[in-house]
Amino acid sequence: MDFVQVSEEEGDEPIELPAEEDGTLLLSTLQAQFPGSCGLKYRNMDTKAVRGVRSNEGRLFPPSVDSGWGEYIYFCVFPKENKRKSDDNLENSTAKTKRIETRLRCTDLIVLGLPWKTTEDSLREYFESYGEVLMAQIKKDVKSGQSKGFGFVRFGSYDAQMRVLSNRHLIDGRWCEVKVPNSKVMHTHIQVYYVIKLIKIVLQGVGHQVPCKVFVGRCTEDINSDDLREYFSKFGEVTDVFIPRPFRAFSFVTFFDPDVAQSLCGEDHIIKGVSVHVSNAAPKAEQSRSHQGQNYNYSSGNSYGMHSYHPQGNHMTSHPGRSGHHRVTFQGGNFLSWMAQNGGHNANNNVNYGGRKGSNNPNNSGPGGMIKVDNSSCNDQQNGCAPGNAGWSNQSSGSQNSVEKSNFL
DNA sequence: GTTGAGCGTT
Repeated sequence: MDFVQVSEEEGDEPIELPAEEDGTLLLSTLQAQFPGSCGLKYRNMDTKAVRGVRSNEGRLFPPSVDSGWGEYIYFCVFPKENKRKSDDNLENSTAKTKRIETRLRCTDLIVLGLPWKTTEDSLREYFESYGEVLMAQIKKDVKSGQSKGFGFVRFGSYDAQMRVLSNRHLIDGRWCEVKVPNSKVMHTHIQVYYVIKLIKIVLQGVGHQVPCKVFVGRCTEDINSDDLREYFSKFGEVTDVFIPRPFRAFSFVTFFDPDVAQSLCGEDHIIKGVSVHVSNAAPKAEQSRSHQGQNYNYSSGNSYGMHSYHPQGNHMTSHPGRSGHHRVTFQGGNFLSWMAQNGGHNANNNVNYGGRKGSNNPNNSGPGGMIKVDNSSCNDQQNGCAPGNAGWSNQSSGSQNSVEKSNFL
């Protein structure tokens, strides 16, 4: 058997990884020792340049057909983080995973304590001294049109946003407060990445595909289906747009590629000067609480039922099924509310998502790798992690949802 | 016509 010498970084002590019979090295073999890695490179002796190793469908190929991996010491390639050149280029980015992983960018900011007389124009005018203002809006009473005394503003650069957040603001004669809105706290958090992963685990676990449809909130009547289609087409092919009538301030956009849909979830987008919010097209927790099981119709035309309803709230549990596999149950059906209730953390460590460093578990890699759900420490009733509860209602398939090694993205 | 802590959408 051929071994390949690999170190995490150039100059580090290498370890030997076994190659396959055909001479290739499995990416999974590499990732077992170097969680989060996505490829290999090596220093070419002649040119002194670093060369990349060919990679295809989970296999890494030796540089030479004849001499195989040779005596080179290879070092790992990890996904680049925060590679985006500037916040302003966000909308042009086509790298889906980058969109998910890089969340250090502008969000809508709430402006509290505005004078009643302040208009969207004067609000914009005030904040333009800090930088480009992409959106400025005042929340008003729908009937009277009177300002509610607060609004939202969105900047074009993260610098401007930071300056605004660290200053006091005298707007139209009144001291106002500018903050990141409550509902944004979670969305600015990197763990949205893992929420998406969890959604995928569950959906894949029951044999259904990841939803292609997203919910678009905060729409105005001015935004029609053509506007939505045109705007969202830059992220991927839009297969359907649905705007409920009569007007209800939201709509649904369906993409051909579910990954595109998921990559947009949690984001704010400005369409015709209006900040809309994209989120998972899941029904609200209250509406999904049914012993009959709830049908979730996604673009695939498939639907699945969830029951195992617990009146205490929405919880996720993980517990053993037959043949030693683990099953993930989400009680109540709304992941985002569950994450919100848990403050974005998994209280029981029953879902492990270690980074690429400091993880000793070969089944447990960081972003871009695999995620392991384990019930070994899952016995905390208070946090909703109760072993031995009923699981999915997917009785016909009888399948266990093995999520020990689930690949994503 | 008033007011002064909050938090935009299923």
